[in-house]
Amino acid sequence: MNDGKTTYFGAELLNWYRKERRDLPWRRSRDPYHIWVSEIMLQQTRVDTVIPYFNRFVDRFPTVGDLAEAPEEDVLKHWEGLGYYSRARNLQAAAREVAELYGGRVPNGKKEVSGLKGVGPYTAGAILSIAYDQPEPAVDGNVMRVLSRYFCLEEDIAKPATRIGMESLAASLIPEGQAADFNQALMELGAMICTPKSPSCDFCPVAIHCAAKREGREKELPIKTKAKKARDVYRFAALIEGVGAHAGQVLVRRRPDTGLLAKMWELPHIEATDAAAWEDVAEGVRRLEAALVDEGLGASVSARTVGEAQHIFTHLVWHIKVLPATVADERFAPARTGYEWVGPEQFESYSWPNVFRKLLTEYFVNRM
DNA sequence: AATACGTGGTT
DNA sequence: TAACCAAGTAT
Repeated sequence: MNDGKTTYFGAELLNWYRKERRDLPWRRSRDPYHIWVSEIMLQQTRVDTVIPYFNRFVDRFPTVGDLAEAPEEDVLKHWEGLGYYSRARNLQAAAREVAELYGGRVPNGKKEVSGLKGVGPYTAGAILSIAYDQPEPAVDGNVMRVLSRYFCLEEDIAKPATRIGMESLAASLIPEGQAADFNQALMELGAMICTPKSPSCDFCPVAIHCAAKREGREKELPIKTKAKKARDVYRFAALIEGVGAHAGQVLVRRRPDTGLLAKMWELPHIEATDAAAWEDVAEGVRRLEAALVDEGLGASVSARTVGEAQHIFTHLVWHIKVLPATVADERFAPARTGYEWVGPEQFESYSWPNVFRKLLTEYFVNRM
C-alpha cells in the first residue's frame, strides 16, 4: 500500500497544498452540508463561477432544514445561470431526505451518502473525505489527469471503466489520517499546476518523480477520446405582447418537469425541421400560429424577426428567431396552465435559462 | 457504454 | 474560430 514512492508523493503534495491552497469560501467551513453544496455546484463548473452562487446559496439556505423547507422555485432561482439544473432539484430532494431520515445531519456512511440524489462516486468520496476525513478516494477530472501523468497511464479517461481503476490507485495513495487535505491537494494540483494544455511542471512539487515528465510526454497525457460535435437545432419563438391590463408584458411559459432546462421559464416556441425551414420565416409564422392555437392561444404572429439568438449547450446548439405576436384584446388568456404574463417588474421572480434571460432583457430595455 | 444535461472561459 | 475544458451524475 505504501511504498517509498507513494509516501513521497503524499508528503510532498500535502506540504505544497498547505502552503499554496486557495482561500475558497467552502474551505472556511467545516459544515458537511456546506461541503456538500459546494461539491454539487462544482460538478463540471469552474471555481470562479461557483463562488458567488455558493455564497448566495448558503446565505439563503444556511442549513439542510432551510433547504428542505424552501419552495422549489426559490432553489431554482438561486441556481439560475449555473446550469445543469437537475443538480438543484436533486440537491433539494436529497436535503429533504436528509432532514427526514437523518435528522438534518449529512450522513457519514458510504452507503447512505452514495444513496443521496445527485451524489455519485466522486461526490460521495469528496463528502466523506473532506467533511469526515474518511480515507475514500474522490476521483474527478483533475485527479485522473494528475495520476495519468504521474504514473504515465494510457487508459482513456473518457471511459467510465477507467475511473474505477483510478479510484483504487487514488485510495492507495491517501496518507494515514490525511484524506481531507490529500484529496483536495490532488485536485488543487490539477487545477493550478498540472493543467490540461500546458502544465507548469517547474512549480510542481512532485515533478521529479513524474513518469510522464521523465519521458517528455506530459502534454500527451491523459489520453481522452474526443466528444461528439453538438447538433444544430433551429427554432421560432413567439414574443406575444399583452394589451390593456397586460400592456408592457410578455406571455411566457414554464418548461416541462423533466429534461432539458426542466421547470425553467421561456418564450413559447417551436422547432423548425432544419436549417432551410428556419430560413423560411413565412412558413415559421404559420407553424407557430398553429402551435399556439393548439395551446389555446389565438395570437397573430408577424414575419418580422425582432431578435435572434444562439445558445450553445454541450450536446446541442439552439438557433432561435424571435417573431412578435399580438392578441385580439386584453381579455385574452391562455387555455392551459403554465403560462404567465411577465413584465419588467415580475421578471426577476422567475428562473430563466440564459438565452431567454438575454432575449427578454433586451426586449424590456429596447421594446424591440 | 453511450448519451443527456448548461454555461462561460481559454486557446 | 472551433474545439476543448471545468471539483460528474442519471439513465
